[in-house]
Amino acid sequence: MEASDIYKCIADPQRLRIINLLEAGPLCVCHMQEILEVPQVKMSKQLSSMKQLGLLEAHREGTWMIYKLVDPVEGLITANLCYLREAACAECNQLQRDLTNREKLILKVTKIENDCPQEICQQITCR
Amino acid sequence: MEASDIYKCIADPQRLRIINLLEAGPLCVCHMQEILEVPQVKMSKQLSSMKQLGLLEAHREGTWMIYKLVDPVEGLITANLCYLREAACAECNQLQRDLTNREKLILKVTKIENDCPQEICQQITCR
DNA sequence: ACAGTATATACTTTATATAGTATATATTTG
DNA sequence: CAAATATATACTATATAAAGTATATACTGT
Repeated sequence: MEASDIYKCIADPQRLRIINLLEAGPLCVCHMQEILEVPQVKMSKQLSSMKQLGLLEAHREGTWMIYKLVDPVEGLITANLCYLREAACAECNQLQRDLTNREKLILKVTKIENDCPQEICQQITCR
Repeated sequence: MEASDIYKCIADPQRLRIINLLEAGPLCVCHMQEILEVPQVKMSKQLSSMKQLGLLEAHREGTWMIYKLVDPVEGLITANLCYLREAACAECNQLQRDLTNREKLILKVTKIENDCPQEICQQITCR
């Protein structure tokens, strides 16, 4: 994977937000959809392009598809997330808010609905 | 300037190479053209887009236009260059080679031809 | 004023990426 | 096996970016 591929990927704010979320732990499509407030098609297509690029991997659990960053995470990704989470710009603030919303959502689906993949429910405190 | 603008910019290998060169010191268009081996139009258009974005600034010296990174350089740019210069990928190696070629070129135009803007000639050892 | 050099711009063509709508697939549950 | 849910894909439309060719501008030296 060349650096330019990674930059092309994170040059899209929505894709950057996805990576930011997944860096905190795996999530299924519908949850990312809810946090980022995007239509299902768009989410699915973005995830699939990032998977094809080799940044993400996915596995099925029932009807859910659970996505996560590949391990080990690309160093360039880590370095940039690390920088952006500290920085002050509209996009950077959004990344922080997304992480908060992620925790809220996991808490909600775990406690109230109880219909969430184990793998995801169990990482409430994760970060 | 948003992060995504910067990523869009450096997602193009050629533009990344330009930034890498300029981080070592100002250069005029023809010299970058020679180092990167690209047609004049392309170089000029890329520089102009980066200037418009607010990453570069330029001033005229005779018939030359001298470009440099704005001061202070965007932190995100610095962080990424720093990372890439250490990293191992085709693009990263190219960045190293470009810096070497930059020094060679400056040495050449300074010593032999003697038709190079002062500002540039005098930075042979710069880095 | 003219020729030469360095750089920029306008315009056209071509490629690439994004968005939207509809439909398909996979899995679970009754 | 039908209905419901979650996700993916095909196809089309639209926007954005890149590349190429020709021409323009700005400056220098004669």
